[in-house]
Amino acid sequence: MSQLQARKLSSGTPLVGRLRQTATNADALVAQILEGILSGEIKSGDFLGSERDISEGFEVSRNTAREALRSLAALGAVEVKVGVKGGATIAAGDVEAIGEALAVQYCLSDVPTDEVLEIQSVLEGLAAERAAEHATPQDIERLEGLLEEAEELVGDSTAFSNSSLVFHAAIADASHSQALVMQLRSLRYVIWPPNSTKAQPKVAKRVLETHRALLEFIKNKDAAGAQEFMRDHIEHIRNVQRKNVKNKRSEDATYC
Amino acid sequence: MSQLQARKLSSGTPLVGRLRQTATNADALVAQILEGILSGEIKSGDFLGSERDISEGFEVSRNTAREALRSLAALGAVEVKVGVKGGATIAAGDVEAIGEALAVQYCLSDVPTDEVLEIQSVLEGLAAERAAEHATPQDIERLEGLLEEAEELVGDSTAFSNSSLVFHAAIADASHSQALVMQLRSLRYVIWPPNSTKAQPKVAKRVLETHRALLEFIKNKDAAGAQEFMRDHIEHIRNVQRKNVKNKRSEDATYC
DNA sequence: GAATCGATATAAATATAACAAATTTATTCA
DNA sequence: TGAATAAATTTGTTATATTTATATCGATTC
Repeated sequence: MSQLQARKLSSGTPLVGRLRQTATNADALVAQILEGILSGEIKSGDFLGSERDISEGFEVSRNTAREALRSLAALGAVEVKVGVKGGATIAAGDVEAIGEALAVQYCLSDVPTDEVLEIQSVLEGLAAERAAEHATPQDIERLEGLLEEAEELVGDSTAFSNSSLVFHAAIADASHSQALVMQLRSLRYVIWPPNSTKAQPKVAKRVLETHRALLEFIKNKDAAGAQEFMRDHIEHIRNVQRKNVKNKRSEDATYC
Repeated sequence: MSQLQARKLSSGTPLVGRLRQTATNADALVAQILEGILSGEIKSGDFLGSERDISEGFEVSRNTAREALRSLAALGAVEVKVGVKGGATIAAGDVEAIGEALAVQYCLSDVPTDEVLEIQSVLEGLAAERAAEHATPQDIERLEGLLEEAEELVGDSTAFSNSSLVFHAAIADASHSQALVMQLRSLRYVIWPPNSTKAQPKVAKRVLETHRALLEFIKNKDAAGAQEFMRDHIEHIRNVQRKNVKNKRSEDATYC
């Protein structure tokens, strides 16, 4: 299947599947393509055609087709190229892209940070466990490099915080589980929002020690130990966070 | 902040934050509003104005403003109403909405089902644990009702499969953790795609027994037991799935 | 006085047209 | 052969008009 089959959208011809009752033509088009992706009918790399092709195929204006494509692009479902041989193709999955979308939802939903940290705890624990089992020498090398780098940054709280973030992400990478990387990526923005307050040097030193100990577990291939240690690490963060919320001060964050 | 502050987008006036170098005006507008949401500057319920307001405020055409709004709507960030007092408002977070977006990414990324089931295992385990601790009498009642309902459906594999899906979701609900509900919702489509093959009656009966036992743990407020039992439940599914993949047959699924 | 019906204004949804900008392909000339 | 150029295609953007959906206000009716 390399060319999307068009179906008339007007009221006369009922949609075959009609799973969703959409208000607008553009939404119907989006729903139809998403359905195709979720059912496996449409795969990454399939060419949808140019805006004109789509608008003619579905018998809508180019404007409506454009809006549908923008919606799909926002979801990371299609990629659009301009020029000759341009047009819309079904995108390859982007593990990074979806994180922001989920982060927005978390922001708007007022999900308690405590709940997120609880999930973070089990998922990062799993990541540490798998990292201990599957980390390659290159992974270890990278993690060691990040710790050395972090050592230099103890004074610069912003830089240290970012570095810690990368360290945690690197452990997820070392687990060699795409699903874990994706899931943790989606939580990242919630815990470490761009403008959160940063750790003080004293705290930074303790965090650095913790990360060092964690890496030792992974180097020793002690999966159970790595998991437990990581969980404790996150639970500690969670407790501090809880205390901060209780005292109604959001400064003095000890993330990472 | 109830009215979005417009910033000129043309090349002459640089964006203040300019975190993202966006190709199109519509993307710039989207990025700016998302940034506002992530930074807490814009909150749920804030009114962005009508399409015309936005197009004039940002000095773009109404069409471009529309495209930006459609992108934001696709992410579940805004809601658009027509008519008098219509226009775009920042949406309340929708725990349901984001699931599909993540599911699409999982589909397009070819993330191994085994990896997803591993995550499912720890998250559903956590959900069962929290459900055992926090389930209300109403939650229990609902779960019991679902099991009774499922009993009638052992013969109808499709209906039974759907019912099982709802049972698992209901346990997540009973955990009273929005974050868990959201995260599990995002995995749902991956494990139970709409057109997956369904459990045979014999398997369905065994699944039903398992669910009954699980509910007992929850009713007895045995958190640790519920967690372990749920993990085993998912791990069992995972093993069957693994065996099926090995034998290259995707029918005979024993999900739920 | 309250409820219903209708006119009106607002705003999105859609369609069409036109032009600009980008990008690939084909052509031409050195 | 190879580089510059022209042409064709397709998105990006704007403009305008028409249709449809919704709320508000007022008049009519019970």
